[in-house]
Amino acid sequence: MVTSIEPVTAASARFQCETCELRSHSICSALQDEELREMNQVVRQVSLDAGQIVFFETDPADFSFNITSGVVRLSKMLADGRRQVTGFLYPSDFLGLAVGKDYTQTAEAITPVRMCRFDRKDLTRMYEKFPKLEHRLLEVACNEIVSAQDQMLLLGRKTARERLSSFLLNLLSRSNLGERLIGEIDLPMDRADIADYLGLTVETVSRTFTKLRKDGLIEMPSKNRIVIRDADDLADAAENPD
Amino acid sequence: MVTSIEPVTAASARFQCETCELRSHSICSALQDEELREMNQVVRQVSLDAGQIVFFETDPADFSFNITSGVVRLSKMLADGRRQVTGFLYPSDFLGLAVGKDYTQTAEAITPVRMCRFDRKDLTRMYEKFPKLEHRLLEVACNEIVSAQDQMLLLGRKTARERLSSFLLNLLSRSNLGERLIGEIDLPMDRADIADYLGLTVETVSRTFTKLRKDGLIEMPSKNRIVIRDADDLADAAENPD
DNA sequence: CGCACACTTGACAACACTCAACAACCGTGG
DNA sequence: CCACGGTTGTTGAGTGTTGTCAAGTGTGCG
Repeated sequence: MVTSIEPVTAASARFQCETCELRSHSICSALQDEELREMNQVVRQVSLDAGQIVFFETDPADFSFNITSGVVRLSKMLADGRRQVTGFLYPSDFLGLAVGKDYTQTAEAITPVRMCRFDRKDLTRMYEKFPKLEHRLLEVACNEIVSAQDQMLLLGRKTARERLSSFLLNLLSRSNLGERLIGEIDLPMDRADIADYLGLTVETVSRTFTKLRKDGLIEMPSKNRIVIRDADDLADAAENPD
Repeated sequence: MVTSIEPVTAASARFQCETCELRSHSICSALQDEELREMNQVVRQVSLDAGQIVFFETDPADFSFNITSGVVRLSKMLADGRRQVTGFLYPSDFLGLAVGKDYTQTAEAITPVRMCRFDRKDLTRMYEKFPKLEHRLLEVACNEIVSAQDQMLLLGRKTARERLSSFLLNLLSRSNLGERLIGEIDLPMDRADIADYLGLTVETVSRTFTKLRKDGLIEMPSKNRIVIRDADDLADAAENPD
C-alpha cells in the first residue's frame, strides 16, 4: 500500500516536513523552530503512487498526515457502490482529523503523493506540550466545517451548471494561493471524481463542461485543463440557475 | 433580537450553565468545578422565542453559545432565496465554532430557546488558561465534520426516501441519548425546514412521509410526531434506493 | 365559526439519469 | 510509423424521479 517510508533526511531536518514552507495552512506553521525539531522526531515521509489507498473508511485511525505534494481524494461509499467524494486535498492540507477509533472515509492518491505521516499517539503528546498546535488544528477543523457547509448548499440546492462553476472557482482560488493569478486550472481528478464530488453523473458533468465552453465562460485546451475566461461571469453562473 | 439576558443566578452558579449537567457533549464537560467558576464569570444566560434570530450569516461573529433548551436551526441562503439548512442544534450542542470575522450561516430558534452565551474574546482567554477546553472544542469540531460528511453523502447520492429515513434515524439516536429507547420522535421543525435540510421540496417530503407510512415503516400520530415501527427496517430504507 | 396557515395530494413538466453509441486519447506492439 | 485495443470522455435518445403549480384538506386560534 505504502511504497516508501523514510526517516527524515538531514536536508529536510530544519522543518519536519516541506509543507511548512509552502503555505500557512499546514498545522506546523504554528510552531517555532525548536518545537519543530521535536515534531521532527515523530514524523515519517511517505510516498504513494497514483491510485494507491492512504486508508480505507473502516481502518483504525492510527495516523494523521500533512500533504506535501500531489492530490488526495476523500470519499464515502454506500453498500451498493454509490460514492460521494467529500473533498480533494492539496499540498499543505491536513488529513486525518477524525477523533473516533476508525477513519470514516477513504483517502486515495489520485496523483503521485508525498506526505508527512504522524502517529496520532505522538500527535496527542505534542498537543499537550504545544497547545498552539491544537489551536492551529482547531482552525483547520473550523475551515473544513465552513467549506463542508458550502458543499451542502451546493449539493442540496444548486443546479448542475452552478455546481460545476462553483467547483472550478474553488479550484481557481486554491491554485492561486501560491502563485500567479492566471485563470488556468489543472484537473488532476477524472470526470467520475468530479461527478461524485458534485452529486452528478459523468454524463451531466461532461455536458455541463460543454455548455460552459459554448457559452464562452471557459476554454478547454485539453481534458484536464480549464481556462477561466472571466471569473466574475463564472461566479455569476455559480449562484444563478440556468 | 434577544429577549432577555440575565447574569447567572445563585442557583446555577455551581455550573456555569445547565448544559454541563445534561450531557457529555457540552464544551464545559472538560472542566473541573474550580475552572467552571471562572467560566461562570464570562457567561450570560440568553432566552429567545421561537422564530427569533440568534445571528445572521454576515453578522460579526462575536459570540459562541451552548444550547441548554430548545432547538436552533442553522442555514445558508443563496441570493435568489434558495435555502440550505445545515443542521439542527439541540440542548448541549455548541454553536459558533467559526474562526472567521463573521458568521457564515444564520442561526434561528425554531422553539423557545435558552442558551449560554460566551464572548469569543473571553473564550479565547479561557483556551489559553485551560487547554482542555480547546481540546474539547476540537472534539466537537471533528464530530461536526463527520456528520457534515454523512450529510454530503445524503445530499449527493441518496433518494428522497433514503434521505427522510436517514433523517428520522438521526433524530431517533439524538432523542435517545438522554432517555428512553422508545421509537417515538418529535419534529420541532416544519416541513419546509426538513425539505431544506434534505435538499428536497416540501411536496416531496410530504409524499415521502406518506409512502413511509403506507409501507408500514412509521406511524404519524400527529404532524409533528413520528413513531418508528422498526428501526432496522428504517435503517434499510436509509441506504437502499426505492 | 371562520380565517390563516401548514400540510397533503394531484397533474404535469423539467432537469438530470440511464442506456447506448461514438469519438478521442494513450500506450503497446507489430 | 502506424495499427490496435483499452480506457476515458462526449454526445444522443428516451425515461424517471423530483420539482412546479394548483387545488384541496385539515388544524389551531382568535
